[in-house]
Amino acid sequence: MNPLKVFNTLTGSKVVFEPLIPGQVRMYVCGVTVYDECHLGHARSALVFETIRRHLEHSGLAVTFVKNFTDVDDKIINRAHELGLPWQEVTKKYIAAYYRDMKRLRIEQATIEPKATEHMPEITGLIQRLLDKSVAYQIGSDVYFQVERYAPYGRLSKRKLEDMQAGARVEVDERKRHPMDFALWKGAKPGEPAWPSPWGDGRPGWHIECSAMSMKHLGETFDIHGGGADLIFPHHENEIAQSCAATGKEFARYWLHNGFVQINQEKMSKSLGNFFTIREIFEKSEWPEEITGEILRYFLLTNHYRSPLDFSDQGLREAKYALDGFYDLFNRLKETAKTEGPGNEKLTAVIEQTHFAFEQAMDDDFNTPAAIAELQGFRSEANKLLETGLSTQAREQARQTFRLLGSVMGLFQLEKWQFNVDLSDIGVKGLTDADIKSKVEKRDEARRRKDFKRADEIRAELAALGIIIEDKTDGTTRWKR
RNA sequence: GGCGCCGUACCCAAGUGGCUAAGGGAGCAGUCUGCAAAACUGCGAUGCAGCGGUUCGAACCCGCUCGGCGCCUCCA
Repeated sequence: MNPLKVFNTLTGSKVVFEPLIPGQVRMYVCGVTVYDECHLGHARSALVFETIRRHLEHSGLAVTFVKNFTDVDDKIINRAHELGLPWQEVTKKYIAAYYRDMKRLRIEQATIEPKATEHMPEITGLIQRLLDKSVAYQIGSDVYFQVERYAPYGRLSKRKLEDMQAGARVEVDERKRHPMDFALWKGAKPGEPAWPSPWGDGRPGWHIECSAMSMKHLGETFDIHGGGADLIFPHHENEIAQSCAATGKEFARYWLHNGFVQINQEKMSKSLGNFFTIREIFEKSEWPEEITGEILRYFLLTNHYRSPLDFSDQGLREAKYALDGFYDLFNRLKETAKTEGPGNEKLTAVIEQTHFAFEQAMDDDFNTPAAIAELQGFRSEANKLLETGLSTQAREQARQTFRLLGSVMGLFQLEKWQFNVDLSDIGVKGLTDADIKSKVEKRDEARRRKDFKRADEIRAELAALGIIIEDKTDGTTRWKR
């Protein structure tokens, strides 16, 4: 078996992955702050880490996957003001939106999906530990982490405290002992969400919740911590500082970060206004939900997770075409063979080879583009073998291989595919399968009579309804829509 | 100012020291077909932004230049 290698942001290099407890992986991923609709960048992050989890499981490891919701935060408070809603309604609304989007993308839930607001005792307990160790200090009802008390501060983002001071664009709170000190606890102003604490009513700072929740659900030292590349600093840097300072132990051992989704080479972000929400992509899609979900997954996974990915209509279209090719093959694999297949033996060898190369690609820092290339190679081989002849059983075996390897990326699980645009929503009446079958039979009959004019008329008629016809060599016809 | 990333054919995209630089899409030509479609076959970068250097050998390492981007502030 190949060793699994991952790119660890902490070391800045690809390293062999060895879980602390053999056979078990504990991973934590920073989820979303629930104050707005999720955009494609959130989808990418969720999909990437789901795929990582699936691959680990596919490799025989037992994975405990924790993904949090940040459900208390300044942005949520602001949003609640804007909408004139209680903040709890805002988080409720966007958690529901999140699950709706994840369902459309067929992204499975994590093992545990904790919320910050449900972990106040753990959060205040952790802050107290930091105060007890004198690495944090209190100013009024606020508590700050003192970065200078954690010597390795900056080891994840590879920067020095001195360098950051020089370029700090933030307005510095004069009461802080060091400009980079960050809030662990924020005293509440009237009307703000607040929980009791030894330092007064307030709410947690952004970073502490992830430390508290990951430690609670995974232990003080665990294997993988992930998130978007923009979380490296300050979020993850601060998580490391506060966690390691509190426990005196290593926190997460492997840090994995996904690259951004871009539009025209620029980061997709709220502030630039160049973002697409998952919701609007689905709503604007000309394909049914299942198909769109598959297209998006395929599109997102044809880039390596650490690289930036440029979103475009053309990219989606290409993903659709590529999937058309796969599902077209799957349809043909479903047809029964009349004869025994001379290609059966070869198929077994090709499957074995594909399996090996696929896993090798995934073991190399989750190289999904290379893994997909292997599947495309298999597709091409399967097409060739189909030409030489494959038994019904061998066809099913090939389909199962696509299903199995595809499952690592959540692809190829659909039983029905749509090749052509659905015209029913622009008023074109759809045909039932039986209608189509009868028309196809009429056409075949016309072809037998060599009445090609009539045959072509029927074909054109069906084409106008989005139905594609393919004549087989045995004189029968298959169709798809 | 500090730190870091990227630049591979018309497009997307692997490869990061050693056989002919994966794979897909598009294009062109052909096989098959009544015609199509699908599938298959062939063609397609003597070169990996540019220039130097290290090396027996570099897309891959080093330096410089050009172009693009990110983080340092909330951000997946």
